[in-house]
Order: sequence, then structure tokens, then C-alpha cells
Amino acid sequence: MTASAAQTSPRKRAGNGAVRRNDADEIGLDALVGHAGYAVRRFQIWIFQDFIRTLGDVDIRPTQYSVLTVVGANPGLSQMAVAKRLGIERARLVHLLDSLEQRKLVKRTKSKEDRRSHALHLTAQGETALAKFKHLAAEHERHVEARIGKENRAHLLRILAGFT
Amino acid sequence: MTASAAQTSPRKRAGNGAVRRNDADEIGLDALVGHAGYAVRRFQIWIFQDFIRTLGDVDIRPTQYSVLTVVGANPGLSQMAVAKRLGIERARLVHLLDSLEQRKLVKRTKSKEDRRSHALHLTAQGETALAKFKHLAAEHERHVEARIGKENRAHLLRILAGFT
DNA sequence: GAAAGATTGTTGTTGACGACAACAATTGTA
DNA sequence: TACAATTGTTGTCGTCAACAACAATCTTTC
Repeated sequence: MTASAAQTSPRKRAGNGAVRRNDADEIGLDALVGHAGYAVRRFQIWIFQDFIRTLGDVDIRPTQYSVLTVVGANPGLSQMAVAKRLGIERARLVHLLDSLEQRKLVKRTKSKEDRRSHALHLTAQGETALAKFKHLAAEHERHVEARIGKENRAHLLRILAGFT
Repeated sequence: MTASAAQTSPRKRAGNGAVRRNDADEIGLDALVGHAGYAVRRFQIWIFQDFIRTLGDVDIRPTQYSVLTVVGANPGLSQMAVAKRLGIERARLVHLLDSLEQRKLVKRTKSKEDRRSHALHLTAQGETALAKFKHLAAEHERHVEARIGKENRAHLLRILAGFT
């Protein structure tokens, strides 16, 4: 995909330079097709919407889910460690944890090793809730498979493994 | 990747339940690895940051670039048509076009066919600017190739072609 | 042809999210 | 002991998606 300039291929025009269209779906994307970022963005929007819808009953968004799984798999982690691992800013994580703590899914306890930091743990309620979330997330993942194909999804994960 | 519940595999714990870590990079993601959405989100963040950096000198963000290319390839389009094609809300497109019009890259002209709508065109300045943007975008695309591999990028585009 | 409904662009609000800056408490270091 | 760095927190700013409401303008229906 060389980005040669101005490869515009306009359709039939009306006298005033406007394009006549009966079907709005026949609008060309031109150089946009061939840009990985565009395809990835559209796919990411779709996949997040499906995740949010699938986990809608339990009211868990992707970022919340990522925090819960990491804390669940690594109990005692500090906020700084979680933020760094997930690529979340620590200021943002504060609000996320406020919400999760209000819902009794996570608890902050003062670390005795470093009294600046908080050790993060799932509550008992958080553990059982996370188990349910994981089942729903697996259902969402099956939606992805249904959309792009089982082997394509596997290949995608392999290609993007370096970004996790 | 079956999402059986609570496959937590915590590391060595201290007495208070906190996890000792010297290296912060050895934090497990547990169920997050294997979720397409997580990998895609991280990749999308990376790719957008590179796009923004690569086109930083000309101050063009991915969404602005997508609008310019679509208008450039389909002159005379209405705002509604552009919004629908790109998956942008028409309310959002208003501000995007305000900015692009202030920079003299795009102009809105009243459509004579439908006086509710605006026909969108690139200005002469917009045409030449877009050509430059496309060169920079191609450079960004080469960064993607360097990061994930040429054939992986091609495969990615094929897998996600249905979302463009 | 007139009334009712739908569409287009616009303005505004809300909430999730990333980027930054400042601050107190605490730790590490010179 | 003084100085620098880290951690959690609060706050601001800008981007972005999702809605809702509105006037102007089509489109449909009677």
C-alpha cells in the first residue's frame, strides 16, 4: 500500500460537484483501506461493545475486568504495580478501585512493608463474582470467534502477543 | 482458551498475604492472556500513539486523517454519510469539521439537492496537505511492519477486513 | 395540498479514558 | 540529617462515544 498522493476516484457527479448516491454503502475509503490502525480501531470498537453488552448484566467494563483478573491472579499487589502492568495511569486506577471497593469486590489494605502503598486483594465476594465474570467473558470470546473465525482469532492473539 | 473459573496462580506470598516481587515484570495476567479484546486494545493504543507521533509535525490525528481521506475520495458527501461510513457520531463530526474547516482543509457548501445537508469538499490547500499526510501515514505503516512483521500485518488486515 | 413524521446539522450533557501537574506521606540515599 | 524519589490522591484538561433536544428541511400520508 504505497501512499501515492491524491488517488481520488470520485463517482458520478452532479452539476454542482456533489456525488449522487442511492446506496450509502458504496462510499470508498480510498487510502484508509490498507491502514492497520483503521481496521484495528474499528475492530476494537466492535469487540468492546460486545464485551460491554455481554457483561452488561453484571455491569463490568473491560478495564474493570482487567483490574479484577490481575488482582485476582496476583493478590497483594500495589496500585502502582497494577497500573504499570496494565498500562493504566495510577491516577485513573484510583477511581477504578474506588468503584470496585464500593461494590465490595476489592479491598485496599495498608502494606506493612511500604506504608505508602496499598496491598490489593479480592474480597470473598469478589472471588466468586470474578468467576462469574470469567464465564461471561468466555461467552464474549466465543462471539469473537463467531465473527472472525476460530483460527483467525488464534492467529490474531499470536500476532499481538507482544503487546500484552 | 476455556475460561474456567478462578484459575488463580498466585506467587510466593509473604506472611501478610502480600506478594514479594523484585521484578515488576513478572506479574501474571492470568485470564487476560487469551482475551482478544485485551491484546487488540493494547495494540490499538500503541498504533495510535505511533500515528500521532509520526504525524505530529502536521498535527493530524487518526480520526481527522480518516475524515480527510474519505472526503478526498468522495467529494460532495454529506456529513451524515461520512459519519455513517466512518462510524463517527454526527455530533462528533461537527466539531471535527469545525477544526478542519478553520484550518482551510475542508469546506462545507450548502447542498442544492437537500438544503438540510452540507456537501463536503477538500480545499485546494486540503488536497496538497492530504498528499503529504498520506506520505507520513505510509511511514507510520512501515513502523507497524517493523513492529509485528510484514506478513503479520498483511494477515491482520485480511482478518479484520470485514470491519472497515 | 396540508398535516404528520423522518432526517440533517447543531448544541449541549454525561461518562469513560489518557495525560499532566501538584501535594502529603513515606521511603531511599547521599 | 538533608535531599531526592516513590505512592496514593486530588484536580484539571482534552479526546471520544452515547444521548437528548432543537430548528430547518425533506418525505410520506391522508
